[in-house]
Amino acid sequence: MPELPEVETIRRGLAPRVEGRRLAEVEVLDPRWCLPEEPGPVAAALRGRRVERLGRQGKYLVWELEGERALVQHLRMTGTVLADPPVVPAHTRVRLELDDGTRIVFVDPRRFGTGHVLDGPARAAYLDARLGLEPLDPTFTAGHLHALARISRAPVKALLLDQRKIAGVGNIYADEALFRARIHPLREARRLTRAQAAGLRDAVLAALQAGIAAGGATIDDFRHADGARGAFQDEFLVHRRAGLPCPECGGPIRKLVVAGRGTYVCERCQPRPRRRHAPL
DNA sequence: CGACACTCCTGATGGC
DNA sequence: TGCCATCAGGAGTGTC
Repeated sequence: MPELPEVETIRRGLAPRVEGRRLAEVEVLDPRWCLPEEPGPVAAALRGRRVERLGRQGKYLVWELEGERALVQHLRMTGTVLADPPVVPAHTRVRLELDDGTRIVFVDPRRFGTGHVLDGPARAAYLDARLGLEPLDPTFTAGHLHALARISRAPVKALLLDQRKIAGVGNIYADEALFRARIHPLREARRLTRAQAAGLRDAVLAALQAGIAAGGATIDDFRHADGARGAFQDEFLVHRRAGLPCPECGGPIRKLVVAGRGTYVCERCQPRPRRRHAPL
């Protein structure tokens, strides 16, 4: 499932191939992709435009086109973007052809991925309404994270997964960051100390940077733009490692459900929060 | 406003 | 071996 490091990996692989090129042909094969807009008008709005920059915000891939127009794309669970695949893959939802003949496809078996054409300030308005702190920006400080945590009664994992608070962290990197910070995912966010918030900030950044350095995590569908697999799944410390020994203490990694997500934890390294005393 | 349940979707998985 | 029920989960929506 593409999270920030996976989307960033796609962006880095794709940017040199698309920036400065024109979208010579655009075909939207799955109407669900661009709902509530129709495939025809969406393709027409993209066709002929030059790609000025391929950007990323949170988990969104942002195609900045000439004329203040942007394609804001989200890959959700199973989306991938491939450049010049040897064959048109199954589950291809959109096809692009660039003015140098490069063929780009958006592939998405589960069809959760989306793409929206937004002009001018509508792009920033769309993203600002959905995305909070960008973890790779200098604005992602311990102080800002602590301020967010203090006003939330939710489990800290739910805070990390809330894109309107922190943009780009998904289920994999939330588990990895909480383990690195030695914080239990069920801990109430507002009960984090300042030092824990600082440690968590560093751990989120470290987990994301490790993911980017490894080219993202390929569990099933994710691929680089050239079709290569990521390697970060081989470096998971706890995620999807239930029953295996904790890399730190050797204790058993357990699987829980937190915020409705499969959640992996070493409860020796990440002590379960004490139940607060019931009121008398 | 926050927290939670429900929904979308389809390949993978497990039970019998 | 085949069939079916269940599961996975990011984000939008609806409800309290």
